[in-house]
Amino acid sequence: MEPEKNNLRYVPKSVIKRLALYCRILHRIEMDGLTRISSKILAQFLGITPAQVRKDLAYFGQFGVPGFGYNPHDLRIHLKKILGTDRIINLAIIGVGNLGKALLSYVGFKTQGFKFIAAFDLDQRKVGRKINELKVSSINELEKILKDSDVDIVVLTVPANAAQEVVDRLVKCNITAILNFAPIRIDVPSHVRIHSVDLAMELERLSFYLR
Amino acid sequence: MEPEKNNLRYVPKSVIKRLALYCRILHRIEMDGLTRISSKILAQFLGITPAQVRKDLAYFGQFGVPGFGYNPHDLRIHLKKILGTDRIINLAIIGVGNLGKALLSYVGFKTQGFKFIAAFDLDQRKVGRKINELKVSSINELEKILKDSDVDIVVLTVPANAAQEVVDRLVKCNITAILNFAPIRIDVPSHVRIHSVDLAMELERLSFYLR
DNA sequence: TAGATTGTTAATCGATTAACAATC
DNA sequence: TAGATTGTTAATCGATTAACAATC
Repeated sequence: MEPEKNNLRYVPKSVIKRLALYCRILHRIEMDGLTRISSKILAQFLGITPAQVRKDLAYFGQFGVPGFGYNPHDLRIHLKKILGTDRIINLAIIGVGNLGKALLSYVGFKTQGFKFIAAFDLDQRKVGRKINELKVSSINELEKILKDSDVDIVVLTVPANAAQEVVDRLVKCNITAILNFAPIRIDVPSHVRIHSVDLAMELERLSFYLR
Repeated sequence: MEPEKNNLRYVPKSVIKRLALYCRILHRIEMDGLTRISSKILAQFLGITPAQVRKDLAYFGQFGVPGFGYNPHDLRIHLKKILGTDRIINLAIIGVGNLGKALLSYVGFKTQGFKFIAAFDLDQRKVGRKINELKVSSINELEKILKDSDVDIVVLTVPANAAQEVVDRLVKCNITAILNFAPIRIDVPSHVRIHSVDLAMELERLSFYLR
């Protein structure tokens, strides 16, 4: 038996990663008008084994029909509920430099149900300017604004040397999920989730394989 | 004994990932003026075990002195050589939208030794414009320009529906390493490395942990 | 019913960690 | 020399895959 079956926090991280992938594929299958899909075909789309698809889903319940397969639409809805993306997720962004601005207008976030509701920067020249309908606030107002808002996830696009300090403030504001683009390891209490995307490091890893 | 010890391609991906991390930490340690570092301390910085640090390094040789530890500078130089980042790595970018522009001016790439030497876009209004000293070329000239250039890695920031087609062309141009930001699975021949950064998916995974 | 595919258990595989002889 | 820390082997842990009874 799986340990802690009913506690979603103990689902392996690799499974969560694939969950979002399943949603994508299922959406495409739905668009194609198909009304059934087997673990075998689903696995083919992802380049994994059918057993893994079924095992991943088993962490959360039984969604298929033996001898038949899965209903793409129903399964996707289930998975979205499990991921928590069956509603609009509110974002705040801190650091409105080039990357920050690009993310603020990234359509992929919007189509996946994410919405920026606050943006902050240290630079007073940027404060008050609007980017994609959203007014940039001063970082001085971070606590005041976050307190009254429903921010679910904070996107962090500040320079590396500012990141830890900002995160400490976010933690005090009861933010529990952070997507960090600063190329530095950040300490957070165990109840806070921080995922880091290190763009330069992705390139370094690719370099290794250049013949 | 490790299988294929002398063939770097068989080093686990997780080890390569940490290699770049080690470089970062070692650089900081060097800046702090330290001339020795143990696997224990190095591990602490990364939140892993000392055994893992030593095992990772063992894939590539012996870099330490028993009873003493490692020389931060020497180890970092070794690791950079292994990663292939001991020289300037040339990049091309395809798709000069918001994200593309942000990456073109991302200082993190420059400081880590990456250099954009070509940029392409489909939109004729963008062609000829300069971004960060670099002239945007028409995607029509992709083959012509890549043929005469020393591009090591291509950064792909085109819409999802254009990604596969562009990659097919890149493969024909003998590009073997791609960093893809389009949120779609892309097929490549086995000799081509493609790493995908799916920004929306990072947020979806975080959503899961929101209480 | 026969055929197909699920959900789940057991086997396998790979990666991490512990332990320790070698050695500076 | 005594103390410290490496490099490496063996043990452990966790995740993936194979197999198959259950069942539509």
